[in-house]
Amino acid sequence: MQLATLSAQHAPRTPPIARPSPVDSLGTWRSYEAGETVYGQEDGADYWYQLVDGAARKCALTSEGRRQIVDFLMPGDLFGFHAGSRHDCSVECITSGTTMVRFQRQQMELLMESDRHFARRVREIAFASIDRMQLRTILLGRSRALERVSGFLIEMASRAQLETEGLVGLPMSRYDIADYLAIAVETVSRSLTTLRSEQVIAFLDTRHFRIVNRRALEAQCCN
Amino acid sequence: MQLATLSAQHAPRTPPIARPSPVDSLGTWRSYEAGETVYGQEDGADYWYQLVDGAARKCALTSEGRRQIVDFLMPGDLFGFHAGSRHDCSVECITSGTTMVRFQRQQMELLMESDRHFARRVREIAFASIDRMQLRTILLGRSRALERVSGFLIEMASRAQLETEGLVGLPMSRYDIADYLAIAVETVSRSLTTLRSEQVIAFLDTRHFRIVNRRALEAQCCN
DNA sequence: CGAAGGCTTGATCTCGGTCAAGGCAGGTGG
DNA sequence: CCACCTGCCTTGACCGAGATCAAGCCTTCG
Repeated sequence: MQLATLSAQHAPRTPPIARPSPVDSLGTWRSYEAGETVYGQEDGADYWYQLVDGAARKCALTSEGRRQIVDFLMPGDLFGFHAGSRHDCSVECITSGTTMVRFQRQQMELLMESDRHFARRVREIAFASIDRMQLRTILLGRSRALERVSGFLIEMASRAQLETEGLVGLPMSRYDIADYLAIAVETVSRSLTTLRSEQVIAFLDTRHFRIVNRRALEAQCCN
Repeated sequence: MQLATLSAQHAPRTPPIARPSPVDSLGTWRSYEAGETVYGQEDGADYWYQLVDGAARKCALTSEGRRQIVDFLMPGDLFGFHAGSRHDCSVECITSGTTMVRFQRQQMELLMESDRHFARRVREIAFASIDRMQLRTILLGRSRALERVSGFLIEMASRAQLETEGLVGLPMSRYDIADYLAIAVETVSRSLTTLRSEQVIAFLDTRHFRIVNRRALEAQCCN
């Protein structure tokens, strides 16, 4: 299975790292257990990764143990690239069987120097990443918990590889969502309950929901 | 005055866009009044900009008039590049006499294709930008107002072109700071008062401060 | 001189954090 | 098979940090 092909299937979000180019042979595949660490907060940034299947969280730990989830990583997402030589976040897998391809940073840099199509691809990924981070900043800027949760659901719905009939999966726990939105778990739970009781969303089970009234949901997150 | 030279003087933050290369001749210089708009939220992303002197804010407006400041732009900062064809934020100048150089996106893209040193430069800028946005996300993840304000002051101190003896200028108003940190103006003011009365910082006037007790400030923002 | 914008402080109210408890599903061991 | 545990989720009660409302001061500008 080729990386480029695979990436093109999912992931409207981050474009595939490369077309059927030399890249495919450069990556090392690996599968992880739930909770397993891909790299730590202070590790050297010597590799790039692309998440192929499953889900992961990119998180930063503060000195007193609070955890901030900076990003959720979904199939097709490329991550691990930095300006500096060290990571500033750790990455942990959420679902068991999460699969990654790992690329050597040096090889990537060589390839970017020699192959300008590849270089452009990486550039586009980086720009797309910046755009997403800006949206994230705006989401975190919302003061009301309900707005954040609504925005989060919309984001998940747009990123999700659509399952049957608008059903969106939430691979992460409520605790993960809380640390992503920087609010308490209880507040996440309460907000979801509110949205459900107002017929804005419907749950199949705790980890699968459908948007019933998109207009109302967008009105909640108010942009 | 050459762009590269100028950029190298300030701005540890975003590296200069190019060495004394063809780029210098590609840019168009322009100066703005305070409050003047560089581009609007839905404008086409047809140009890149580098802020040469002054300060600006990149902001997003929500439907009910709330404003979220996504980033403050300082001398040396490059902005306006996107994956898509439209901006998602507007940029407004803060200080009168703010000066920008504007580059045509198409020309930049051509240049990146033909000049791989330039391409690498842009890549580094993009990666650095991502790193900064991640730090920003972590800052916005802080729950306490005092933590956010402390983190903001540290960020400003590290970005500031150092004036005499550790004096840091705040070109933006308290309202701007509030919208950047997503808290109320009154809270910003109160937090600053607290920090000042605890001898953590000292103000020369409302727009200039010095860090008196860096250790305490870092303890406040707790990371 | 007055008006306007920016900044600070006080008073009140509210949203969400925190603490506490209980339900539910899955896994393990007797 | 059941008992038990653990992790995850939800709900309730209470309290406090910060939003909101209100007022006053200062500087700047016409």
